[in-house]
Amino acid sequence: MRYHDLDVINEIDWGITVDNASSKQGGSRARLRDIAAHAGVHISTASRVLNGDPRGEVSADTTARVLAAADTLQYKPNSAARNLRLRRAGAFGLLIPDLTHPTYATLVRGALQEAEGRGLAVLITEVPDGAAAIGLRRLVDDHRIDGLLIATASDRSAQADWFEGHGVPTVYVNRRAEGKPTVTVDDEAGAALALRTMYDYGHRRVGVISGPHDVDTARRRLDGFISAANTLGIPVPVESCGEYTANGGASALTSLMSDPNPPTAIFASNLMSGIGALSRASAHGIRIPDELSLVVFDDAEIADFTVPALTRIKMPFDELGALAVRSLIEVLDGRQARDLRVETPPQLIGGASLGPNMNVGMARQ
Amino acid sequence: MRYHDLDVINEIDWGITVDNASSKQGGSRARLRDIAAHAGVHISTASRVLNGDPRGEVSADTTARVLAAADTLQYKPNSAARNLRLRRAGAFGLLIPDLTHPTYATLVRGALQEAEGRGLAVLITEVPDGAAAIGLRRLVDDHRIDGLLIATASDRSAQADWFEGHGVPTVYVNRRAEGKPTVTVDDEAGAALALRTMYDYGHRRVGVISGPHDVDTARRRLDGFISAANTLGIPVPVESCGEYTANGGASALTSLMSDPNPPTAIFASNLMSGIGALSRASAHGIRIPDELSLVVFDDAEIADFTVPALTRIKMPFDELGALAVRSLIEVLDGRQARDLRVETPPQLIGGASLGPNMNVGMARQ
DNA sequence: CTGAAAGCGCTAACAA
DNA sequence: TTGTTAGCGCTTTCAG
Repeated sequence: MRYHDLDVINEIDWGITVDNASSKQGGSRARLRDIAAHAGVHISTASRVLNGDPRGEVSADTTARVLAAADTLQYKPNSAARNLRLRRAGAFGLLIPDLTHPTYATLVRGALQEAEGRGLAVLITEVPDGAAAIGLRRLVDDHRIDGLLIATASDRSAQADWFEGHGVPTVYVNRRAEGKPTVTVDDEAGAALALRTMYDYGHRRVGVISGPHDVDTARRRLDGFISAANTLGIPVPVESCGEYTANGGASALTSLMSDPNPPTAIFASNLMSGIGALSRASAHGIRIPDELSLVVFDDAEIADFTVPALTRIKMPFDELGALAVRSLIEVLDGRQARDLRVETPPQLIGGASLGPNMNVGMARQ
Repeated sequence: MRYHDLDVINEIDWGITVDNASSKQGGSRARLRDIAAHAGVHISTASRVLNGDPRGEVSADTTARVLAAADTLQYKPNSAARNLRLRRAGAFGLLIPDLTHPTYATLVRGALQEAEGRGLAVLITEVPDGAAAIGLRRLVDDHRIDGLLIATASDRSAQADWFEGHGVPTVYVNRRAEGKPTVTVDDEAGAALALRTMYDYGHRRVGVISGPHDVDTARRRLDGFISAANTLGIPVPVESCGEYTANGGASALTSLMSDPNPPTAIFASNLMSGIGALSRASAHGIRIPDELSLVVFDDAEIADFTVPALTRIKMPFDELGALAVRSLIEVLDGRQARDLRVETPPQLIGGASLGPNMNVGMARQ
């Protein structure tokens, strides 16, 4: 009797009036059978033309009639029936650690748009790092998803094994994973851009607030930053590792700046770290950018409204989400697409937290 | 041949080995038929016990056998089949204007959790205010959702009419709507709490940055704020209306502070407005909280890391999302639940942007 | 109290 | 080129 357990939609008029479904509001419930009847063909023929006949050609005449009927009756296939027959769900799961984080929200947005364009649904599940993905397991158990996009930061955890054990096709998003299909942005290039920009502003003694070393993106950003420093022949950046949180960034800033010979510019390899670092700099009375420059990895609307506005590296996370969907489709198609990368280059967004190195005397180190 | 159009999951072993599904990894594909066989009963009997028999009682003995079989074989119903038979989707649509906005993200989180606990899926669709909800229409057309949660800020638009015309059961979230089921938080109480807190700090001349007057929450927050001022017998707050964006908040702050006799405390009725206002105050050289106090409606992690940290009113948006799901279930059950409100009271989160009124001489106005 | 049978709406062999 | 048939996995009358 209740929706949760039983059929409830019987409020809606399911009785089909074959001919005027388009004019009836609340209608549009034409089934394949109806359009077949309307076109004067068998239901299977109708199915064939609507699906783009696989082998046998359908005559132009009947094709036209069926199409016209489908159009008139506003035919829309019932996905439950279709999916049941096709033994699939027509949906992907997307696992992210934190919905409120602008980066993940952007990634979700990209995935949603790409999937929508292909008639696929995306079932988002938020699972904090370290927590068990109960809800997602249920989606698998219920046959509600055909595959899974895993976008959690930390390295493959026990929950990933569960999905693997259950044969769920999986693509790892925003991180590499041994022997699994992955999609990433060019973290190294983003970090390198940050360093080069600092260099152009005259900074030679630079620091980096990195993330946990078991987080793949953290490693790659750090690598890119250090490599770029090596390339330009400036001293190895001092590093302080913190959680990818505002508090982590704040502590790391304190740590870096307590050096007797502190950096003149710091790269925060994560948005929240950067915000935390900025806040802490203010608490220390460090003027930005006069005494210290700050560049952060990643972008969000709020970064324009911190004081000062953050200079930042924008990465194409929306495209990453879209690519992830395409990649999973490939996997489901049996192709082995692995280690894809979004080619769109990182973008420097000018704020006011990066300024010229005032300490010119030391610039030549 | 391709996933998007055809069956692809045939990589997976669909052949059932009735007895050892539990031990086979990648298995757990037991169907109802299998557990019926295992329990030595007819498939319909198995269905009855698993669904909690509607009328006819099932003997304790068979019930036990079926349950045991289901447990052994790790039976999980196929939702596509179930939904097809039940003529429903087992999923809700959730329409929000902006995924990256922390408030909506929190709302989504609440909805997701509530739905998960009930075995329902939530299909999130992001539709910027004023845009057409193409993707969502498709979900309806494809019979992928049983109902819709609309959480866009602006008043009912053309797209809402489309869904209504198509008989999609709808609940409006975070706003009132004429004659439709709605769920809201106590915006008035939140705004009133802001005002009373300012009052307690000695402020008498207060201002409010409100939102567009065609946005329901903006109206209610403004009402709550003004009513509270009336109750306490202080002058009517000066209002500046802005978009619910950082830029809107910034302009509104400039406008309020250009008054010859400016307020000593300002209430920003939206998080982004508050962030914009804070930024602009800094640009004007207005020291917060020494020269001007600021309280913002709504909460987010970053508010702790602005400079100074924002004093703010936290509203239970996660509970709002959960309530929305429950409300839609009610509607689908035929009950007419309307204008529900989350009872959890607003919460004051102390930051550093609210301070005592230094302008004591004027406090008694 | 349980079995038999029909069918949700759709697709895909196999025939004709 | 098109029609016939079977069936995806499940629920639910209707008999017995």
